[in-house]
Amino acid sequence: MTDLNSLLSPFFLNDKEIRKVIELLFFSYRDFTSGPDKILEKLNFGRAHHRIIYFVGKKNNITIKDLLLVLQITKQSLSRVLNQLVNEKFIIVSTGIDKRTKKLSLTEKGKKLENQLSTIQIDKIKRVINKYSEENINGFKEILYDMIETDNKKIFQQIND
Amino acid sequence: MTDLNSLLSPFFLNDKEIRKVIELLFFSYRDFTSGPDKILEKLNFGRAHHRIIYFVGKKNNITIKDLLLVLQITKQSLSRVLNQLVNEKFIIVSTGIDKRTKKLSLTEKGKKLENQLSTIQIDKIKRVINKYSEENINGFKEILYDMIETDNKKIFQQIND
DNA sequence: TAATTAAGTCAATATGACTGACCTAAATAG
DNA sequence: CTATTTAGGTCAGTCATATTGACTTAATTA
Repeated sequence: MTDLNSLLSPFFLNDKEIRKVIELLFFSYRDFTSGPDKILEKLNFGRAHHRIIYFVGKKNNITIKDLLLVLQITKQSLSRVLNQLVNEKFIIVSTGIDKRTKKLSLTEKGKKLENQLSTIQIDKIKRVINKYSEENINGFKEILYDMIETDNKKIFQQIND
Repeated sequence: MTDLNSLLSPFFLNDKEIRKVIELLFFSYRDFTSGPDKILEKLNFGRAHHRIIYFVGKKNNITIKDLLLVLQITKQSLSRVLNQLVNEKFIIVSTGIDKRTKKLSLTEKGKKLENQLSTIQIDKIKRVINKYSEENINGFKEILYDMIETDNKKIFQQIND
């Protein structure tokens, strides 16, 4: 079955080549997160803290509800990590017009950390994609985008509106 | 600073666009692993089990040492998960020519699960990249490859020798 | 023979996630 | 204006994945 598919599929679409893509995703994603991880470790923070800082930085005054929508974790999970960030003054909380809601934003300290973490990843991506054509880079982004599930595509669009 | 960079950089290289790439990687990777996760959950397994099954399937008769090299976790971490897979007969262990080493391979039961899990991810990738040119797909793979750290590039090559 | 290597184990700990139950306060719908 | 829904919080218990550190055994190699 696999043999027949290999014969019928173009080289870049046979199972063996597709498996390489699985591995490339695994290896590249791991190395992509390892840079920030080292800085976070010194602050006794983890990847969860990074994600919160990233998305609060991205969407200033984001509510808890919307942050949960992006992160797709439970509020109990968010709670511990977010409270640490608030207690240590990386994030500041204010009340929304709808007084049930809370708005999260980065403090100066938080912005500084956000910048430090993002710079590592931004520089890495820049270094890599510099070598490629606009055509290739757009293809890269489009393929990644297509790999996102429909509902999450909407969330991606929302945070980039 | 960022403003100036934005003006000087081509559109696809400015920080705002690079941040989208960060998000695309986050969202796509999460959705990429979510399919197998659902199947693993029924077996009371996690992503760690998946990775072991994947790489043992990829490199038949891999030793513990080499598996640790690929996974980059401690042997104590590997131990618990691997023992579960061995106890539940997804993986079989034999002794190497060097009698200090152990060789891991998938049982029929293990191959079946490996296939079930990989098929989800292979099909997803196929569905997505079908729409793209060979040029774009090769670009996609090359960019991912370039994002891997030097030492890990070697490991990627080793498992694909 | 001594040193190194491969593998395993015991113990303690951290992080990030979960479910379930329950609460308060504010907004909104009937 | 009451009833319901929504946003957020909290307590308790659990699980999965990972860590460090210390130590052991057996086999290989220098």
